[in-house]
Amino acid sequence: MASAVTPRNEDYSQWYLDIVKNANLAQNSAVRGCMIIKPYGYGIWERMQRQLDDMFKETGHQNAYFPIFIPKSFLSKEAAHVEGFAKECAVVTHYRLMNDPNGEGVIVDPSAKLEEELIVRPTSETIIWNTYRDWVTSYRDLPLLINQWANVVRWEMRTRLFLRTAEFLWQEGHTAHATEAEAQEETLKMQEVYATFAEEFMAMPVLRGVKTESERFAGAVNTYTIEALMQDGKALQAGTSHNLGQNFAKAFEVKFQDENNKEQYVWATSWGVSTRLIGGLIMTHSDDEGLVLPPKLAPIQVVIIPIPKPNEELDAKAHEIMAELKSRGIRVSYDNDKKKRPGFKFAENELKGIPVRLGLGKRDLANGTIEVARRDTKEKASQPLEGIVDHVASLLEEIQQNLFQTALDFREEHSHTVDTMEEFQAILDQDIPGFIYAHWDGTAETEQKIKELTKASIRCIPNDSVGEVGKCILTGGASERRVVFARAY
RNA sequence: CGGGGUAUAGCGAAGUCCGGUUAUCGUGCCUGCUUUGGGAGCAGGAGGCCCCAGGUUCGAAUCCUGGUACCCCGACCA
Repeated sequence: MASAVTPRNEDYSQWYLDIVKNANLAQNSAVRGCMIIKPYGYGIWERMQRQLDDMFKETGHQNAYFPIFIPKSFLSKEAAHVEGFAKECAVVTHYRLMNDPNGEGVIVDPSAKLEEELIVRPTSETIIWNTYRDWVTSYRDLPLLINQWANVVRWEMRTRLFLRTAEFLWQEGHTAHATEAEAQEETLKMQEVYATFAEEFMAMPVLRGVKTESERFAGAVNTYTIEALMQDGKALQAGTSHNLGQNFAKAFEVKFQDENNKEQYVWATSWGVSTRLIGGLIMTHSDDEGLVLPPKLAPIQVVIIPIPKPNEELDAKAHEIMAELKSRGIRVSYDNDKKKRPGFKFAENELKGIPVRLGLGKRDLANGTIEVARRDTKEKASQPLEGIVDHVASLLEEIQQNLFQTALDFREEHSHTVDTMEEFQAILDQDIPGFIYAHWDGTAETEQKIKELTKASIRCIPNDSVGEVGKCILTGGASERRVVFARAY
């Protein structure tokens, strides 16, 4: 049933598709560019959601929900915003169907044309700021800290499961503040929440940085990003946090009276991560045997396999171990399928990325042992049943740590510092190019030119970058610090 | 939107150039028996609008015309 995946070094894109398909994460749908997230894939998303939601709550945010439809006129109120999204919007023009008078099937009822067409949200800034106008009148109403979990639609030309789809699931935070400084603080705070989530839960190291003007969110003053490096040496923008300044407040007339009875526009932020994170998770840890999941996000952390097949004795012991593991909060399942052989189950559970496998056979019952196999290193060892729960609990932590460390080492190995275009190109010509730290003269023209020449873009200007005077690799113009280039998803 | 390609069983393919019995193979699926500490073996079985519409022909998966969908490469993007 579970067929092997294409090796990574043979065809990385195909490997990715094989993982998504064979690990039962998602599939293409009847609707072009839209994906069906299958239960196992959705289980990972649910764990991400739960954790992020807790982190949002801890930082003072509340959830709310705004409509999927946005009046067309709203979108055009912020000039940069409409320019950024206009080319990829789905538009609702009618509200009724009718039977086709000269044939079978149904047609759009031409008499049911909407007076004002509705846009399917590509993001919700406009409808939210149109609402915030009514919610905010006094400095006492601020800050307004709202998040929503939703789907959005961006009509993409070329799609890839999880990484880029026409419809995707995400969360979008939208906050309003009394001062510029507060908005900036919020923007950075949420970038750090995302970075913490990526590193501690996804075990995916990220660079924290700010986008250049041309890579900025449409309508933002500044866009902060977390950038991860995938196994094929391409960068993935994994989350963004925007300081929107007063752009949307002005466009939607969102004003408040301050303590001095003076009327002011509010300061705004927005921030989001999406199901794209699942793509990042796959491309950070998985191998040629299949998916590799960090224990903190794995829907199932431990699987117990009876060897060679279930029987009363093995079932009883397995249930005893399961109960103990569960009482420690470990998510465990028992693979008691009688039709499949152990070897098949091993391969199948590896494909699904389950972090720890426990093999329990008659030999083990006799010896008071159990076979413990870890997914990340594929090591297996016989362990005494006595104290197995403690052993598994600490092994899960160790795996979580190891995945992060391995990914971090990989990123360090594939981060380069160069000073000339020749060196720059040489790095990009490698099989696994990675991040390139180089000087840039700060102009959009140079950035564009480099992108055209090399297909590498500026991923970010790292938050922690130290000032270092240098010369732009393309123009030789003055530069005050290195920026990070990479080919990107 | 430009350039190229593909469409046959759940999935992957052969057959199409050169029209001709009942459309073939692998895999998966169902049943039974034997197996079982790393993806089992044998036997039997089910499963098809050969993308859609029209045309040529005694006869079309195959030839012709028109459509649709999907994939790859560019431009655009979380």
